[in-house]
Amino acid sequence: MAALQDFKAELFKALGHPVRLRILELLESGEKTVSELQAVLEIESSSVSQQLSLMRVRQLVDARKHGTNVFYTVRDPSIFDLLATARQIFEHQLAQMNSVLDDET
Amino acid sequence: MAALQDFKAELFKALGHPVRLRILELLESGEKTVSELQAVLEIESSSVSQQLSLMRVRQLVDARKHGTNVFYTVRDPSIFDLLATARQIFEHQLAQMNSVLDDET
DNA sequence: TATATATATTGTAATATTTGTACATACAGT
DNA sequence: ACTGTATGTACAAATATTACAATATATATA
Repeated sequence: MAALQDFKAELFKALGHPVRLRILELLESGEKTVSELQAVLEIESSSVSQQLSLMRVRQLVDARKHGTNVFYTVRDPSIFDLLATARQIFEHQLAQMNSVLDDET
Repeated sequence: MAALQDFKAELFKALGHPVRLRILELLESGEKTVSELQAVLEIESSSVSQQLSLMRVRQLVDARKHGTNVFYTVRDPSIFDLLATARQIFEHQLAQMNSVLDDET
């Protein structure tokens, strides 16, 4: 089904940005406000808002407003599985590069 | 570590395209030549080559040349875990949309 | 050698994404 | 109502990606 393909492509595209990845990882330990995120990321707060906005549209995160703050959470924890698997793939590549180097004695 | 972040971002970016996703899924059942892929995908063979080239650079696939054919394989099967998890997230969203609709009796 | 087939590369126009800046809105405290 | 803080949106310039067409390379075979 093409809808699934396109969904996946949009999902991975949404993950394909270092700042958005950082945000998602920060949200792994629980909900955060924009300011909290901004403090760690050290980029313009409007940029943080922009990335969050994109992730809201793609349904990666939920926003909860309380007073003047907005708390963000990751909507589907399976997202963290993706991040964990990506890390594994990174480690596989490192391991493989090392073994290639070892062979070149 | 920023290297890991950037790796992940590049990985997800590489996955963020419907044609590349289709190719990876076709490769799940074993190695394929460019022509075989092209026949299924029904796009210009040069476009298939381009996408494969990108995935070669990002180390997602390996190429094996035999005669005039080039056989492609997925380098790290964990890639398929990513695809499977993405499908799960899709299904979660569908399920959630349906339950929202059901509530609106 | 000439030709056909498979694959790769390059140029390029159309399109999409990213980033910064400026502005807008919402709410809390005074 | 006024001010400050938190967040969001709009726009434009810079950059990146895509998709197609044209060209190039490599290999097999006549």
